[in-house]
Amino acid sequence: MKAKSELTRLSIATTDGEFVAGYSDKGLAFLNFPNGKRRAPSDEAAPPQARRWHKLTTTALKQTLAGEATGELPPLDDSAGTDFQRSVWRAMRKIPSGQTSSYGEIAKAIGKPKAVRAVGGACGANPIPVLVPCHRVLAAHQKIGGFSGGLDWKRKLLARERAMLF
DNA sequence: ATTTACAATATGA
DNA sequence: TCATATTGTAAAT
Repeated sequence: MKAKSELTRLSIATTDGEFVAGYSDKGLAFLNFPNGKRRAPSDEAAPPQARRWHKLTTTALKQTLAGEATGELPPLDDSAGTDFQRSVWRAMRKIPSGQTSSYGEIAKAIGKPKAVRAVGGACGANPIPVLVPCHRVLAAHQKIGGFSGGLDWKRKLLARERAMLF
């Protein structure tokens, strides 16, 4: 066993199951939904830095699941993905709790009003659902659209935030 | 390198 | 309602 990639995996227990956060040496690299069964491999050899980030992530995640403001986040390692995608994720993080946006709005916000389709793609490639609130992004006229990991989650999250769906 | 599909939207018929 | 053009990415060929 060698450690080529320095990814630290830590689990987060929530009322909705056990999420798994992954940290690189740059910050939060991904967040996974509960996988159903199988406990997440909690890394006991986590570097102190990762533990600090993990605490922020845990708090932010629970707050978001409870329908509160997401709050403070650790640095996100969005080094994967293109500049375009980073712009999209950044724009999405500005959406306040209980508020919904649309793919068109995001596209416009990053200066490419016609790239709505591309925005959808970037959302699908988003490694950090919930904290980057892709669930708050609806299609035009507030249709639900899709969601990676299941529409079920999207509806649940929106219901908790009491987002206005009409 | 070209085609196709995506979590879209607007426009034209 | 359906066909099409558009814009960025990824996957398939």
